[in-house]
Amino acid sequence: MNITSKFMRKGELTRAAILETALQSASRHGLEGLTIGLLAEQMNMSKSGVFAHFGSREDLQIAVLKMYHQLFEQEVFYPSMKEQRGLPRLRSMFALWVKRVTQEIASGCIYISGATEYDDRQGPIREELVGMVNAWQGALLRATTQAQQFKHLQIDVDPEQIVFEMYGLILALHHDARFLKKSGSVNRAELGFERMIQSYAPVTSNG
Amino acid sequence: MNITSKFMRKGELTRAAILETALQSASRHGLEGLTIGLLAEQMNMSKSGVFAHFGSREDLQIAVLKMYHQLFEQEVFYPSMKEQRGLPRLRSMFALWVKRVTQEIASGCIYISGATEYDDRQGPIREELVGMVNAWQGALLRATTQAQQFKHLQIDVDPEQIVFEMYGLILALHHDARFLKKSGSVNRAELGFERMIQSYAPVTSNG
DNA sequence: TGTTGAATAGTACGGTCGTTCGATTATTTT
DNA sequence: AAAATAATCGAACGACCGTACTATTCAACA
Repeated sequence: MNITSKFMRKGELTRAAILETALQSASRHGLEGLTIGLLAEQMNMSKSGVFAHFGSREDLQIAVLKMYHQLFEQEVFYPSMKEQRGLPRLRSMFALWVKRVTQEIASGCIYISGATEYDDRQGPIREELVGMVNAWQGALLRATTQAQQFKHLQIDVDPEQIVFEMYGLILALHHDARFLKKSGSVNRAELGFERMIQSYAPVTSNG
Repeated sequence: MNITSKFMRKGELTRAAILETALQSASRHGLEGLTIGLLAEQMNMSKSGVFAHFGSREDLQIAVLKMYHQLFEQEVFYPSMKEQRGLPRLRSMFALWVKRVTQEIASGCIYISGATEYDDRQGPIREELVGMVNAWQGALLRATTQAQQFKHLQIDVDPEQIVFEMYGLILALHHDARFLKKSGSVNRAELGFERMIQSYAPVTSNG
């Protein structure tokens, strides 16, 4: 992802640099753990210097969130859309998702940490976050429905059930790997997905 | 759970009352969102008055955590232990767990929010939390292994895989119900469990 | 190159945090 | 009831927070 370019004005350039650092910080400590003072320290800038690039801390947090979303789309969503509709696409979505979360074991997934940070709070950040997660679950739902239409999966299963279980596997992966520092979680997520797909596969007459 | 008794000295009595309020607060805002000032306000006490009952904020947080653990054991673990070993016990563990998390949709589960709060932080709170979650997963693992020994589940399946998927269902329930405010999540968790049990059920010859 | 506007620094403010300490009030014990 | 002890308060401290202002330095453009 190209964020910067030499044709940018200086301000936009440092703004982009700040955002990148902010993204790392928010991944590690959560969006609520994102602090302008700490950010300024990491950027070798004054607090007010950092602050000036964003109207408020909330705007900074939302900017980080949008950047994270863009990255997620580029790494997981768009590549999967190149796969053919149905189960292949759904498989790709899950595989790339697992791949991304695996990379995030050391840093943390903002969607997941944000879900517990903003489950009770209200405001623009929560709305943004909920919108993004809903968009992703919606994409998973469409892919699942298509897989059913192509008879890759049983037609009489609630597609939301399948999305629910997929999400659960990812959450368990994040939990066991990042919090409990357990090894083998990636394999378990992939295995769980395969078993789920298999148990929702349409029954064939020729065994 | 009887926390107080009229034979306690006054100090222990208010300490217990503070802890109960602290538990509610920590459930809603996370252990890191637990604040002595807010707690004092809710208790109609001075900050220092509240503080005096605990050596430090960290000790307060750990006390809350231990109280939460005790409650969890009493509502989920112990009742399940009265069920017969094997699948019945495992079923009960999951069912009561779901029941408890369902009650916590409005308030929040400290194990789950704590997992994202302390996945990177180190210190006594993290250790306490990890220990408790590991203890619960260990109990699930034992129950699963017994279910395999009794031939209620396939013997050649990694029992940790089953625990992993159970945990995923609970995490998805918490996520979708509490964060996304989705209805029907409880049913999906239960349905997912049943499907999982069925897909891990031993193959019978008189199918 | 000089001028203009953007970018950054510096300082200060009010707020909340956990914590300390001495004074004061309540409770328990003698 | 008096003495001893426990419980609570009130004020203050230093640290950090987001934010608002003004001053200064730098980059962009004529």
